[in-house]
Amino acid sequence: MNRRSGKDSKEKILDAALKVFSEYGYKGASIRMIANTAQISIGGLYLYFRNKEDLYMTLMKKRFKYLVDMIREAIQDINDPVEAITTFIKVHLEYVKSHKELIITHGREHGFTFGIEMKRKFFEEQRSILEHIIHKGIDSGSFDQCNAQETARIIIGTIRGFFLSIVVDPDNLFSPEECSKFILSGLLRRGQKNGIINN
Amino acid sequence: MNRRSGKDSKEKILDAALKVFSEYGYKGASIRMIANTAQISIGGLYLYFRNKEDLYMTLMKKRFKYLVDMIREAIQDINDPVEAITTFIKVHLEYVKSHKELIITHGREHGFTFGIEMKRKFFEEQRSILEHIIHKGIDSGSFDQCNAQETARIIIGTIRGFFLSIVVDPDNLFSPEECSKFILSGLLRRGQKNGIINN
Amino acid sequence: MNRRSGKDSKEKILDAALKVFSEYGYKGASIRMIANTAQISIGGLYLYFRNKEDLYMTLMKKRFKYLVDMIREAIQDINDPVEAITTFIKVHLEYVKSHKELIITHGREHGFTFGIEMKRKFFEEQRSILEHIIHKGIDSGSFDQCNAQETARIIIGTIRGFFLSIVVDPDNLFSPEECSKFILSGLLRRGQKNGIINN
Amino acid sequence: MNRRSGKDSKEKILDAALKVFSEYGYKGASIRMIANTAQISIGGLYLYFRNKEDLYMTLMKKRFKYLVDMIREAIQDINDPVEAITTFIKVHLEYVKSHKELIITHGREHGFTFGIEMKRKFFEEQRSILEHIIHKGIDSGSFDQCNAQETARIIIGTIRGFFLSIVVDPDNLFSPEECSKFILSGLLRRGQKNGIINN
DNA sequence: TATGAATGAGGGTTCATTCAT
DNA sequence: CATGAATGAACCCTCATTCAT
Repeated sequence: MNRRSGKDSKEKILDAALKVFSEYGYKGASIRMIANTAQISIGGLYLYFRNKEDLYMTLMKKRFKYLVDMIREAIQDINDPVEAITTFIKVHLEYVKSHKELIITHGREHGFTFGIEMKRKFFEEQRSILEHIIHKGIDSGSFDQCNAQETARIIIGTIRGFFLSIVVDPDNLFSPEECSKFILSGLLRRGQKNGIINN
Repeated sequence: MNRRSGKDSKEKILDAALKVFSEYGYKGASIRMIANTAQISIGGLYLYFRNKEDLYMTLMKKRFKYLVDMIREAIQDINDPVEAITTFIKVHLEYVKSHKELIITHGREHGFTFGIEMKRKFFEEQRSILEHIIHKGIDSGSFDQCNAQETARIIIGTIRGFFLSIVVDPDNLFSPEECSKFILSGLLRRGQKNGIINN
Repeated sequence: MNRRSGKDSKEKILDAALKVFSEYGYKGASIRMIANTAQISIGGLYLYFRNKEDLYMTLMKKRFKYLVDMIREAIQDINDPVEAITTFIKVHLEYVKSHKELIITHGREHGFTFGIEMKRKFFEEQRSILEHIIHKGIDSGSFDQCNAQETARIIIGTIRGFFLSIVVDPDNLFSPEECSKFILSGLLRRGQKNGIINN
Repeated sequence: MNRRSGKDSKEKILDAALKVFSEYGYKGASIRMIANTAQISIGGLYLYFRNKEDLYMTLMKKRFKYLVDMIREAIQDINDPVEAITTFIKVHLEYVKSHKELIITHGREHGFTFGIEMKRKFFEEQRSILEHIIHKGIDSGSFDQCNAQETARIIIGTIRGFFLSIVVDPDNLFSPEECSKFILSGLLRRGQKNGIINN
């Protein structure tokens, strides 16, 4: 019997779950696989999670929270909105590069209703952070006047396109820098654009 | 016993498969569900497809071909590159709206190795069509000088972002028109886009 | 693949289920055991029964119906109420002797709520048959005036005692004849009793 | 850590086991439930009982002994055999009413071989007490001459019928008084029972 | 061609039991 | 004495696939 603290076991299981769910999707991943990967027994896994869905939800919540925290922390001391947006994008892209697919996994399966509330909350937070930056950019004169909400949606959509490209067609990825530039080109005031686009 | 010609049965099965796979994903869909939907026996289904994977692959191939054909047909008589791009985008978005997640389903599950060759072929074709338009746009002077390949990748990425947004967060979708405008704003020559990007 | 008609398989499974449930109780019996006993695969069993509970319920319904039918048939041409009661008791005791425990199994497990409706229906039918006989006996003057309902309950209770004794303590069984005599001694009019009790 | 003397813990576990086994049956009760109910850890429970079966057996032994002791105590000072029988029945019925189905649980499950020796011993004691009363009744002239052993079996059978009725069909119970009367009607001498049975 | 009964590996989950602490 | 994390066999059930008809 391999003794660990409860915290350690839970952590190990979540790590394993991340790996296995990422590789095989929700339905494709089996509890046995996750338990094996976590080097714990099947029964042991159920000490920490009520069932497969609970494990998955806990994992997603944790990943979402981690990403949101990372974003908040990364931009908290940045005053320049251009830099803030760039950072916002960079953190997302870096995150998705290291955890490839989990976010996307979450979109499909279960006929779309699985964990919808949690997702909604995450997206709202993500969008609200972004809108806040855009408003600041408009107020400070860095960005053109625009509908902040619609703009936030487009930016997030573009980031999602990068996500999906990584998952689906990683051989034909455009660079993160290009992605940032592309997004900023629609935001910056005419005067400022030259410096960014024509680097 | 409902006799049909071989062609009819195969067609019916593929239609059913499209419906069921779209709704439940690859793992979530069962052969029984598909057979029932197609009003054929389980054994009957296996007369036309070696196994589940074969059915899925055949379906995807067909759908990809359908989309590519639709695109080719839609733009074949269009000479204006701007209109061609707009159409290219519109066809994609319309397609994804009616078949929501097949594309994404295809990205996930099976550890990403499932049907990779077929996918690669589709993306290549998709990109080559787009690059062709862009080249024509540059040659005709409608578009700025740019790396057509990289640009095509970005555009497809943006379309993918729209795809993913539909699936994952349909309550916060930006409009297709905005999507087109957003994409075109990076392509059009200064004069044509109200000086938004003046590099 | 061992081909049988659907009817045969279902019958075979029910026979096996009777055996296994009787021997191990509801919880103690496993689907595997039943499938093995029925010489069918596990999946095969599920072609005929939605789940374990369905199998159990179907079995119980069938056994109850079988017993009620047997009783009705056995007494339908009997006009003498004394003989009818004796037959009623005899059929019950013979039934329980050949199918020992199923009836009792049904009493426990699941916190008492399992299949309660079906049981109630059976008991009601059983009691109503008995009350009918008693009424006829009173009307014809064979039995003493008595509360037919209460008397039916007592008689059924006594039969149940025999049931339980078979299951729980088969080494110390009283004879079925004694059981009949015991029951009848409370029903017969004084004048008739001597012949029965002092044989 | 709730320290208790060894005696206390064992007692508490047995109390919990009685409750849980009564409610869910042997298979339906889990060690965890019992441990929780007893407010002891699972490991703690295993300090006092080798395994589930041991716990169950110990419990049954205890309950059987408790019932036998109760009966002995209740009738020890009673000289009138009629009253003794009435008390014998009353104590049984009261006991079964508060511990509903433990007795029956014990009959079912494990293919009837579970704890057979213990059961035999209990039934023998139960019967011997009853036979003793009957013999005294016959000797004192209160009861008719009869086969005391067979009569004891029938009486116990009738009590069992009451037991089973409580468990299986509590809505249609005959009254305990009726039960006593019914049993006594077969025992009492002509003169005492209003001439109901005049053999 | 077409059927659908049959198979059995594998899915998620439970639970009696052990043992390091 | 006491704890509870850990184990793994066994549970019920599903489903891709086969094959006698």
